[in-house]
Amino acid sequence: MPELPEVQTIISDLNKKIKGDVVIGFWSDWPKAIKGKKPEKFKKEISGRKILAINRIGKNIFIELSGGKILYLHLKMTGHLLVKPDAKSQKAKVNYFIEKVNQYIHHIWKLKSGKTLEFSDLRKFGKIVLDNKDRIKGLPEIKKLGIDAVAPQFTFLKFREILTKRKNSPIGTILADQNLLSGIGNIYRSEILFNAGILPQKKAGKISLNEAKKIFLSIGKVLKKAIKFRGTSDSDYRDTAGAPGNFQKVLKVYRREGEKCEKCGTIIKRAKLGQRSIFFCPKCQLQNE
DNA sequence: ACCTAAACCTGGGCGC
DNA sequence: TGCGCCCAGGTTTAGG
Repeated sequence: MPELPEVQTIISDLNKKIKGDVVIGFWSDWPKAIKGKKPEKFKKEISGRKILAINRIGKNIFIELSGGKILYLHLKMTGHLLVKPDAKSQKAKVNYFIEKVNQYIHHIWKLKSGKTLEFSDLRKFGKIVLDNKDRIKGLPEIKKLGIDAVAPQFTFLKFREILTKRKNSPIGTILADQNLLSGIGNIYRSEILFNAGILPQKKAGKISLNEAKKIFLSIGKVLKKAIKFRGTSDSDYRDTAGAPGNFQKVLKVYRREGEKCEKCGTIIKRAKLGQRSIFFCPKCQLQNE
């Protein structure tokens, strides 16, 4: 489900809502999602720990706990994190959660405040790992992650290095490769390349300095705007209160195949890049040099 | 080292 | 209504 803007929205909310709270219980009906330990052991190990901070790299969520532990979560395609108010409080009577997301809750953390953190996951691809901080940071999938796409350390120089390293790959593939650059997925790679005016199929080796500059600026522009809009709810993404984002209202190409390009009126096309769809305007994104 | 296809799951939508 | 097929925000793994 979520790409960088959605995950950023989620972790900002979590820092406001559950930072400082204490985990006092855990329930799951899909233990397969919990890596490396049985749910009973997981429950025992997490209980009593205070939530110190919530961070992310790309689409990976890290909930820092007391005692040097990290709860590492990945939402994959359909994961949602919801924070629900104390069941006994007045607020709980408000039915925020009439939606589908509520039917697929497979893991629940009970907190001392009475709130619950709930992991909804229709397709059950989500991942949950609890371990010592250094062991989480040492996981192969974490170690090999590329730099976060909105990190200040992601400079134009770094972007050019990535392009040089993958001369023969289409730019659309590079943008969504988590091991080169982390956070961008299928929605934003299409939107970024439309913003930059570059065809997704263009090979990195054929991209000029000026074009690279345009793509680099579009990465920051599109992702930051999407964060401001609290993500894209094209399908079923919801924030921790169950509310949709707003970026779907301003999508230019993603899932707009057959519709007219807002800029030039040309019909938007869909193609395959790897196993995934990519959307583009064949006129606005035609080589400009 | 690199690329591709399948696998992990469930559900929506479409054509027949 | 129902069946079969394609599609879906992501990653991992197996095979060539």
